[in-house]
Amino acid sequence: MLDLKFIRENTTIVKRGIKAKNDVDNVDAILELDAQRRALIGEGETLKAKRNEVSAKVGQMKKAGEDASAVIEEMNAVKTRIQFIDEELKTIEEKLESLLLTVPNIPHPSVPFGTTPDDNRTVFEWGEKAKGEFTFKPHWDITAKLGIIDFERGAKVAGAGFPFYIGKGATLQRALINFFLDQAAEHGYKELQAPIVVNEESACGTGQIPDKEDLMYTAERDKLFMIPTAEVPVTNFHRKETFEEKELPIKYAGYTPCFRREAGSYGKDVRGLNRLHQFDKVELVKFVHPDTSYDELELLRADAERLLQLLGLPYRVLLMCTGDMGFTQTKKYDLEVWAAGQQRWLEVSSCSNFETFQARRMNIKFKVRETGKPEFVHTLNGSGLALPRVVAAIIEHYQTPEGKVIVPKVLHPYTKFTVID
RNA sequence: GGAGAGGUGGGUGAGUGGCUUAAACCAGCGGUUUGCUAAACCGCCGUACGCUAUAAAGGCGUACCGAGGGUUCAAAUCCCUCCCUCUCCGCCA
Repeated sequence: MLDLKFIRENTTIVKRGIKAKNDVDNVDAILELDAQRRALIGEGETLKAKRNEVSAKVGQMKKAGEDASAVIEEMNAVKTRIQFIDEELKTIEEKLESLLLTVPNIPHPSVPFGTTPDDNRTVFEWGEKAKGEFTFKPHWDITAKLGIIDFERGAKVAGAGFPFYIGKGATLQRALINFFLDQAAEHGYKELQAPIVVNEESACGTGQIPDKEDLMYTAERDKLFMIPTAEVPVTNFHRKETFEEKELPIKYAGYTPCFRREAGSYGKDVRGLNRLHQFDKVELVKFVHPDTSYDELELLRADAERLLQLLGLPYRVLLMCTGDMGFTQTKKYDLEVWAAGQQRWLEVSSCSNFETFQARRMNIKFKVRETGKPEFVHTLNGSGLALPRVVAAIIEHYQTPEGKVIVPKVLHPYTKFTVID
């Protein structure tokens, strides 16, 4: 969320940002409630100051053996008024809080203005799309023939979008996870194994609730949410904590399964591995100094890109426009890998800067070295990478005319085999 | 899941209704002394919000002793609910 004071003092900027993101503008209502709130605080605190003063006097009088009943009587009226004000204030602050949660993060000036995915800007392309003297098949044909992924049995056991990975298919998954984690460790990310369920406060901290509850599976009885991404537990790892400035930047890599309900999706978008309810992902998370967060975003993007380069998979990088980048980000890159069999781009990573938006909700700060005063950190995260679509791209890119799949060289130490057949 | 004991500032830890402005010590920061280090001594040493003021600072007030309610003129202190930690029991990969 944004700082109320910031909204108060930079109303124009905030309103412009909301418009650019195509979100609902509640700023006027917020400012109105803020004015009411401050008036009540003023009156309430004056009365409380009086109460404190008189109460001290009552203590002295009683000790001196004097009769304090007149003063106590007078304070009863004050007490009633204070109770009334506190209740009013509570109502207003609840309203204010829920409205503040509807204000999106303000896009960075370097982000192109736009309303649809067509307005996203392709900023980089790498690699050559696979070519050959045969027709490249989509991965679901190949995995079926090789028997390495079983969607039907997955549907029987859990539901659509919960596949089984079998034999070399399962090993390939494990190889990719280890490869991604090793690469992250090599570039300074500390590995974190996180809970795959979180409580309400954590889900709110990273912005999944309120508003996006439908994204997540819940464990109703224990009020837990299945995580849609490791971003949630890993970022909340440091909720309500204050770092020393010299500790920054702090970098984590976490592998977890991710669970997404994906309500309402259909068609070819969800075919095969393109969209699953459960999938594996290595997530990269950073806590950084505000001065460096946009440099750190570029580094994060490079860390994610390197993985695709090492795997030899052609990809492109999109800078998301204001309207297509989501509620909590100020700037976001998407990495899309080329799926040779489907002849389309598949998103495999999303690298974002949240500035103080998440840090404020979670109260994550650092102490400024010179002054010793706490300030909010900037948080960033990016997939490094999401597995299913990478698997899809590997299978489609490295398929042979006979329907086998050549394993990329960097994975050989992990798979211990070079061909899937 | 059951029984018991706990949760106080960065840390240790005192405080069972008003004399608390949360003691004391440690750590940290600044200073004095000193050839250096150390010691000693002195001072500072939380966060949020509101009002006020400014070039920057500051000043006044309110709240915060695990969280949320309640009792009271007045709550770290009494009552209720919840969370967490520790010990023991049960269950368990």
